[in-house]
This record gives sequence, C-alpha cells and structure tokens, in this order.
Amino acid sequence: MSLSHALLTALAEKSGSGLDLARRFDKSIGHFWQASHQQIYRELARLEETGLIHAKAQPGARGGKRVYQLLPAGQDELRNWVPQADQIAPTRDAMMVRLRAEATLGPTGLAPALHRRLAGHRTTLAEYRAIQARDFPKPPPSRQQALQGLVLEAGIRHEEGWIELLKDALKLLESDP
Amino acid sequence: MSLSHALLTALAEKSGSGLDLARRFDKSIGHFWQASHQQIYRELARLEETGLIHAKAQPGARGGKRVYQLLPAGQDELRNWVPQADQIAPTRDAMMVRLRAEATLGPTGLAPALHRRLAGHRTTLAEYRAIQARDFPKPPPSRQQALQGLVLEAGIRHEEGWIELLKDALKLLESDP
DNA sequence: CATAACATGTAATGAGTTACATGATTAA
DNA sequence: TTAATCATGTAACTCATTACATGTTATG
Repeated sequence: MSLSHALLTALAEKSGSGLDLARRFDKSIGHFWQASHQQIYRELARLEETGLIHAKAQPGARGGKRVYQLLPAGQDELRNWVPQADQIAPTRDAMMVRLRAEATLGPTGLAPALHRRLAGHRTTLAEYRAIQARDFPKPPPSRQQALQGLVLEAGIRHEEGWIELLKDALKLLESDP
Repeated sequence: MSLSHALLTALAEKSGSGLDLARRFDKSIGHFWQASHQQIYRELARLEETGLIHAKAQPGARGGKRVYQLLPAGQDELRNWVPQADQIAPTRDAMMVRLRAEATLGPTGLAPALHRRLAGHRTTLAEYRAIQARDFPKPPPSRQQALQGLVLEAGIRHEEGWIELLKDALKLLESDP
C-alpha cells in the first residue's frame, strides 16, 4: 500500500491539514494517486500513531484544524521506501473492455461515450499544459524542478495517448457504423 | 464494478471454464483488466445466479470442470452496458510518487528500481508486438479485428510511453547523482 | 443569529489480495 | 500408486467507496 507514502511525500513537500492534503490530492498528486478525504484522515491518524508525522493543533485556525508535519522518523521511512521496487501496476480501464465487447457484439452505440471521454482527456491535457507553462520554465532551474516536470510530462503524454486512441476508435466506428 | 462485464465480454468471445478465463485474463484481457482466480470464481457464481450465464458440467473433462456460456440475457446486459459512460480512471502508480519523493528528498538511490522497471516494460512491449505481428495483419480483415487491434495498439503505446519516461528519468538521475 | 464554508470524522458495504483447502485426472 | 497438474473453492484480511454525522468559524 502506498497511500501512506504518498501522504508522507506530500508532507515532505509541505506541511498541511487533512483537508489541505485532500485538496492537494485533487490537484497535483491526485493525478497519479487519488484518495478520498476519508482515506486521508484515517491514514493520517495511523501515521501519527506510528510516530512518522505529528499534528499541531492551530489555535487561531478554523474548525479543529490539525496541521501535520513530517517527523524525522517519517523522512527516514520515506527515504527507505523510495528505492524499493514494486510490480508494475497494470492499467485497468473499463473503456478497453467496452471496445472489446463492441468488437465482438457488433455496433452498440459506443460513439457518444467515446466523444464524452475524448472531451474529458482534452480538458485534463489543457490543465496540465497550463501548469507546465506556469510552473515549469525550461530549462529547469533545479534537479527538483526537473524531476517534478518529468512527472507532469508523463501525465501530458498519457493524456495525448488517450486522445489519439479515442480519435482512432471514433474514426473506425463512424466510417463503418 | 466491471469485473462482471469483463467476464461477460470474455464469454461473448468464447465459452470457457473458470480456469480458462483466469488464463485468458492473464494473457489478453488481463492486460487492461486483471482478476485473480478467486475473484473470477466468485463472480461467475454470481453471474450464474443472476441468470446471465450458464454452466454445463463436462462429463469427459478434468476435475469438476464447469464450462460457462453466455445466455441471451447476459448478451442483453452487456449490450446495455457498453455505451454507458464511466468517469475516467486516473492512473495510480507508485513510481510517480517515488519520483516525486526523490525530487524533494534529494538522491535516494532510485536508479536501480527504474532500470528494473524499464526492463519490465520492454518485455511487455515485446510480447505485445509479437501478438500484433502474429494475430493482427494489416490492413485488418474485419471491423472486429480492427477494433481488437486498436486496443492492442493502445497497450503498445502505453508501454512505449513508460519506456520514454523511464529513460528520461534515468538520464536526469545519472547525469546529476 | 442564520448560513455558508471549513474541518474532521464514523459506519456500512463492496472489491481485491493472500493464504490455504479440497478433490479429480493423467502420466510416470 | 504417487506425483504433477487441472480445477474449484473458503477464510481472513486489507483497501476503497459511499453515505452520513458532527462541530467550528467567518460573514452578512
């Protein structure tokens, strides 16, 4: 399980409350590791129990806000975890199943779903490109920026790949309905 | 949940026993929808209860072999499901988290893990290309072949994308250790 | 003081993983 | 007849999702 390590990574970048982290997961980190706020709160509680992170209650802040920060033990744990190998996570996408079902069942009216999906990937791609233009000048000023830029670049290529695939699929379906 | 529909799709392509399906999931379908044999048996039992598939016990066959086939109700269900939209499944890959952790923590010895992973993607890519060369002549002889070939093509591009990313990451890490 | 937004959680359920259990058939 | 392989399953556990519950603070 790596939600814990995704959280440690996020806290290594910047301290924050559970909701802060949930929001950051929605934006940057969540593009490759998603988590609901319920998961995040549960995992933060666990990490604090284990002594890897620590929460300071903020007296001035809203709600019962608890701002977590990474402890040295947490950084050690993260440092240990990073170079470990995990098995390759296979893609798992229902659209592939749908395409394959369409292939054997014959026309099933899949095209509109492909169009919606295409629009979604185009939106995400535009977001990524905006982030890239705003936050990642090239050449990158630092090793850190270069690596973070690379991760973003991977996201961009992923979206581009999907867009190409969907366009090809639509061409096929619409030429021969 | 789409395991059930992945199974219906597999049975639409060809009838088979639980173990047959588990093996086909390991090869073709499993490249984009994985399932263990335990999941598959459980789900097949459920689908039979619902009346979407039917098992014939094979008297001549090994063990208590039960060969499942798609029933008309199952085909209807599948036909209904195909054109439905699902939200885009975001990527979820620990390597992205590792890269990002490496970015903020500084050198952590990630390179060997990247090399191993690169080798894995190269192997998978070679498999896909072999399947493509063997089973997918071009131009494709039928609409069905064209669509199935497209799904395979998506897998190929996905592997190629990872290979490029990993090579770039290694270049970065090794130039500036 | 009402309400919107902030902030943290619980409970129930479902999906997925790991480890183990059981029996049938074939080939040595 | 014993070992390997084929074949189907159970049990226990972890992880993820969905829906709901609760309390706080700033703003009009």
